[in-house]
Amino acid sequence: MSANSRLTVAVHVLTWMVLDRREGHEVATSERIAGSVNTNPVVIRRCLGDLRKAGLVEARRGTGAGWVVTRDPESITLLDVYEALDEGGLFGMHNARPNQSCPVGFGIQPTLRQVYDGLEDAMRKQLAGTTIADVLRDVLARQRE
Amino acid sequence: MSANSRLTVAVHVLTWMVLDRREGHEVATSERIAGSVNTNPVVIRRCLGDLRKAGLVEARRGTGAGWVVTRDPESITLLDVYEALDEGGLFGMHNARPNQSCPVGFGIQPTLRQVYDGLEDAMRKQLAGTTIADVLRDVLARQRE
DNA sequence: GGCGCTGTAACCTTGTGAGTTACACAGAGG
DNA sequence: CCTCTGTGTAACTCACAAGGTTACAGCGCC
Repeated sequence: MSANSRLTVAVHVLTWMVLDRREGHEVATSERIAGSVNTNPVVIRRCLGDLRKAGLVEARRGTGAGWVVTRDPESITLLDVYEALDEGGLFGMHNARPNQSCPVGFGIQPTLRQVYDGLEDAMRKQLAGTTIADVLRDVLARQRE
Repeated sequence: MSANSRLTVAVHVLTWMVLDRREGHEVATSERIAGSVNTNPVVIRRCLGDLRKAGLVEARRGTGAGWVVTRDPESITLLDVYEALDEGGLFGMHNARPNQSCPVGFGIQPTLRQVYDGLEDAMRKQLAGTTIADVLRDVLARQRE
């Protein structure tokens, strides 16, 4: 379970919902989504809960309940999705505080913080360049391969 | 244990070794390094083992044993360090294979693979822009703050 | 051979994601 | 007002990986 599949699942979910909507379904249920992702509906609901907090989807309750995407898929970037999940940063600092009486131990964390911030920035710019609509287009194009 | 501190530790180790060398010490022992990182010597040896496989450091044995950095710190980029650790990718795919009879389930993985490769690339370019010498310079500059 | 440190194996602990079960809650429709 | 469907969440288990620790064999200079 080393690598995080949460972004993968979230993008899968949104892409699926957009396609499902396009095929005429009013709402998507966590159970049907789970059928495509191949996992448990609760895992999907947890994911959708994060996306809802970020305003990307909405839940309807009562009869005919389910989920809808609230924004134009052209306007949802993978950065929006990434931020909705609030993952911890890519790289972490030391577990134990390094020796503060050693010059390196004292200065290394602020220095690396700066480096890691630059990395996150580069990654965000890259993520911002792809939208859910792009992903859906690409996914559908692969059907013919 | 969410975030990986392995890159942080590896950079700390190399930076410390360069400074230690500059202060006149022939070799560095895992125990002394562990004193700065504030962890167990075995953890440091494991880290140094990875760096050795990548040719960044060398171990000497017998009396006066220890470790030396084999390359000019100006020539060691953080990308070299990152690659020495061979981490898994930043984001993982689904744990269970998505439903292949669903268009999204079928096409999503190759699509995301391409997106994630782009991310890794951006991150690598960023990492390649900083050297151990840069880090040491920055670390020492922070002593006066 | 003694000594100091490397190089690893083996083990424990802990944090976390994923999967699962269970159930209270919402709300449309009869 | 009762039923039915699906949300929203808590609680639990399982698997895994990193970090920490102990232990010990190996190496090579003295």
